[in-house]
Amino acid sequence: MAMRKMRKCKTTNQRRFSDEQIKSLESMFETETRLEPRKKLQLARELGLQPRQVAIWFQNKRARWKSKQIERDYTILRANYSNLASRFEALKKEKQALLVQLQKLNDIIQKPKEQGQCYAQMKPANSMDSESENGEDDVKGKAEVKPISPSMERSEHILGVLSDDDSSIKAEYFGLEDNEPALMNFVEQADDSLNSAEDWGAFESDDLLDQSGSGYQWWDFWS
DNA sequence: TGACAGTCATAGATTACTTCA
DNA sequence: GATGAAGTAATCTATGACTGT
Repeated sequence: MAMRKMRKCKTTNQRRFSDEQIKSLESMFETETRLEPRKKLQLARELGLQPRQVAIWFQNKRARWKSKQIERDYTILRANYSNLASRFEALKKEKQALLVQLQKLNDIIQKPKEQGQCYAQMKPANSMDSESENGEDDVKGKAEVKPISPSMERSEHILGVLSDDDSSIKAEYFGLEDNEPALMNFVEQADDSLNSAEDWGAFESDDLLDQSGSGYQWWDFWS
């Protein structure tokens, strides 16, 4: 340790390089971060420094530049991450809203069906003049769902007058061929898939964060 | 032999606190 | 007692140099 201090004392009188020396070293570093031995000798001669001092200066410069670069990269990554996280939250909220709408539609589809079965037991099937007694439920059903798109307005129109005999209309609307179980399966599957935490997790990791196809991994950024 | 990571030693700048007129 | 200038110790930052790999 004492040796070390002695050696340092020798160079203490010119501890810091002059502005002119720094300027030259900096401009050289901008063009090339590693000096060839010949250039090192030449630069040292020009600046009145030992070649060893020039080498050490470049070494320190590289190391400190690198750590600053890492800090910059980290800042960028952090910003990207927070941007992604806020997009994720927004999508999550959108998904919840869609689920609520889906559930309401599902209820509306179920309701006329149950009522139709009830009528079948109590009245002849051709009875359409039941609005005075049961129209209220239909109106109620309508009022619960706010149309959010042309297609939903259409559903409101159709569902308001649906009965068990309206399968042709249903088929037209849903593009199905007289196949209610399939329709309900569709609705339930969609619901389940969106409600499942596992599936959502899969969506998160696979679709949002993984830029699949490119083969690029986030940690590649550092190399 | 040269590059690198890690570290030390020190100068200079900044900050916090104290003293005194 | 309140206030501003001067002094000083503590802390931080930048940088040249060294060591071990």
